[in-house]
Amino acid sequence: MAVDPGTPLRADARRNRDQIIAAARTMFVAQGPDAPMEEIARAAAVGVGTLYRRFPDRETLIREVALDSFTRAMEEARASIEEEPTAWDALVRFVRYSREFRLSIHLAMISAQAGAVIRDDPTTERFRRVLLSDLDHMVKGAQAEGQVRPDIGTGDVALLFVLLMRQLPHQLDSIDGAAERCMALMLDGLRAQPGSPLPNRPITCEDLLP
Amino acid sequence: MAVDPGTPLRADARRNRDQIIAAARTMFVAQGPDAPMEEIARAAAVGVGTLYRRFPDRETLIREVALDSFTRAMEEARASIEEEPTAWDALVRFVRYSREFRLSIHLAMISAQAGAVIRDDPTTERFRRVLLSDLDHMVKGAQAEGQVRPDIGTGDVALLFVLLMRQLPHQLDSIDGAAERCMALMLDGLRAQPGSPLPNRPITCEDLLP
Amino acid sequence: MAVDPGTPLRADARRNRDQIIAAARTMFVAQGPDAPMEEIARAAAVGVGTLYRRFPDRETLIREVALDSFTRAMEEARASIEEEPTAWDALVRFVRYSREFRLSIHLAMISAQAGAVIRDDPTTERFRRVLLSDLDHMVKGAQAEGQVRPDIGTGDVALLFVLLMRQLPHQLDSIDGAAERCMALMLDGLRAQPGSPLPNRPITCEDLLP
Amino acid sequence: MAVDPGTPLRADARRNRDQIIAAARTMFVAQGPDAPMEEIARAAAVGVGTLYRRFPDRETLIREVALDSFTRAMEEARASIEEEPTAWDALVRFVRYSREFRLSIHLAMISAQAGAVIRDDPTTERFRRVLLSDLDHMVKGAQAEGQVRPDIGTGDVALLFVLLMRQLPHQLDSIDGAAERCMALMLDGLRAQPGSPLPNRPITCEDLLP
DNA sequence: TATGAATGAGACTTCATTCAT
DNA sequence: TATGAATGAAGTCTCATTCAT
Repeated sequence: MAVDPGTPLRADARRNRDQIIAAARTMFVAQGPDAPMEEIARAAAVGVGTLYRRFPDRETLIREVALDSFTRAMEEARASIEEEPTAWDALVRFVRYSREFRLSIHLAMISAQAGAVIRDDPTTERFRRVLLSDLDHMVKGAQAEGQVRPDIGTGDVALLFVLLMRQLPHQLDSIDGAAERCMALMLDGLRAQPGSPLPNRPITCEDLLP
Repeated sequence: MAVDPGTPLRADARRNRDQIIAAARTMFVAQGPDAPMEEIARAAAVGVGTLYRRFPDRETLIREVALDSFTRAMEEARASIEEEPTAWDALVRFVRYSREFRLSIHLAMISAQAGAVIRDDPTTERFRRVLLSDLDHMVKGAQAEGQVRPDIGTGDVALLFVLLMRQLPHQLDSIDGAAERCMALMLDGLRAQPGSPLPNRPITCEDLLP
Repeated sequence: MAVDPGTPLRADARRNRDQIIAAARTMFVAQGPDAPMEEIARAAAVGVGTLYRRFPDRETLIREVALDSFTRAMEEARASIEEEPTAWDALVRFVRYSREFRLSIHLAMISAQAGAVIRDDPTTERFRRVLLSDLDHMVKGAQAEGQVRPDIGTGDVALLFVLLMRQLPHQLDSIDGAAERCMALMLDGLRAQPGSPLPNRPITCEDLLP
Repeated sequence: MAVDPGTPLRADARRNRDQIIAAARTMFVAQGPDAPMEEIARAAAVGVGTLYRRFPDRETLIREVALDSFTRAMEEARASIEEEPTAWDALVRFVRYSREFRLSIHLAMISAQAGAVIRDDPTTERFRRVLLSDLDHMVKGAQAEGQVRPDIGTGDVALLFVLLMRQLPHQLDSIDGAAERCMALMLDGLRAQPGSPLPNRPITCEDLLP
């Protein structure tokens, strides 16, 4: 948290904080992690000062946005696992959700620049582990169900994931259903049995958690 | 071109120009299209003044870098078509080449920011058409060969392409063969016969050329 | 006074006020007259709001701190005159006291920045006069006693005073007894009989009270 | 130096640099080490950009100003020693020069804030040593001549020095010859034979060079 | 023609002060 | 009344671009 997480925020401060996080996510998705702080403040309908009081610097803001997104993603991952009939269905639902919610920011944002900021935060790190573990559960489950080819690892899925999360150039993004088709094609790649031989060994969770 | 395209450049001027383009591509890939002009100049071992004499502003530089990359890509596409035994092989080779050459910059760079700059240039636009037409050739050919599923369009392939071109977060990019595996999985998605039903209609070349 | 000087403050308000003055003096000595209001508030263990309720702006706060210090100094001056056997002893005691109490703030603080603020306040002005008059008493007395050379004026002493009050660079201030030695050397300068001829005419109280 | 000291500056750049140093010294003396960079730039008749190109940040500027002053002081110290008939005369001349040249900045500026900046610079450190050694020469010489009392050390003189260098409150500084009288009184303190017993032991050069 | 110095607009951040709770 | 949140002006610094050498 930016300040003292112990004291619950005053109602209005809470509202501001949420608005800022939401505005920042939007700006980051649209303009990348260098989006002007002042514009973020304006989009959140607060003064710059307020933004800075809550998030002392850009890094903190990025971290908090990532944290927020991770939290939501974790919840959705859990819900997918619990509510869907098969692991494969859970995987598909989770992928779709992430795309819709533009989980992108914290994944895509792992762009050289913002990457270190996020990776160095212990809380985010913890969340990442939980998330990966849930994904692992889905992938292994779907492999057991025979829905996912055996020669891939959870890391491979995460990787495709990251690609899918990227903001598409506006021109392409505006084509109807483009993103959904990409997703479907990738999922078909994951199901291909037998697929073509893949180079190197499967990428696992461990590869992603140094 | 930045200055008079009619007059061929003197040898040293030519060398400067090439160094700048190369340095700019590298910087753009590494730091995005906002990389400081002065650093680009330094990387090219010229003064800022020289950089600006050749490319009056950032937009011009971006455009020229994109043009340069497109040109090379076009040549490689032609070569692939001519030298490979099947259309599918040509497609695979071209995808692989693009990835290696980080064709990314001008494709990925079509990121909100630099996008318009590139799209608005008539020469680049022309090159894009040629490139897409070559790609179309490969895809249709591969479909005729029975290597690519019939329910996809060239636009779908281009889209997967763009995703694949994106710079991966450093952490992931450093995993051995990660990019190759992604590419292979995507290609398997393209080959899946029968694949799962895809949403919406195929994305064609026309969808990408407004 | 900041608010209505007529109504005596409630006990807790009084305590707050004293804490703020004390905290402000400390901060001013340590950081200069630009010390952040919020830090002063924190050091006084009150909210900024409380600080501003009591002292509507920085100038007021500075004025009040100066006033407080002048008051104490005046009391000490009186006590010195009354309790010490000779005027010279009184002078020495007073100089020493001032130094210890870091009378500096309001004297040293008469630094370009905060100077005008203090000088423009009629109450402080009055206190200054009283203080100078007491000092005059001591100096003239000590001259009559033959302890202070005749060719100096009370203004000269005040001047040396101000110098002595300055906060020494930390490095020097931490040397054992450095300040005391300076004081002693200056006092010896005042006693030198015959001293070397001094340039210009003696500086008097009037010179300091325009 | 701020940039590469190896390459001599272009003539105009050199002029700018000198103007900036001079302007900065003046501003620092008048407003303290927090004087707005923009005002310094304006006073030097250059843009902020130029100021920052030459001195990447405030600390560097402070360091360079200090360095410049030390250099001049060292030269004057040498000249005093060589040209004056006695060590005492050299000492008096050097003290007077320093005052006039407002050697203050780097000495007085050793104000908590700017202090560390200066002390941490190895070149300045070296210059300080040379300067102190020259001062030591003068003091010891003047003691041998019987002009300075034996119970003081060079550090004591340096200390008085620092006090003397401080910017006096404007009101006092404008009194004719005030500074000169202070100086004379202090020098008389140094000459007092026998003076009053001084507390603690003499402060030496070593005390000032940790 | 090549260089790198100068400029100034704009982004980041801090804090004095006001105001809602 | 006390608190601390919000505001926005002011200062710091960076960099795209122009221009003198």
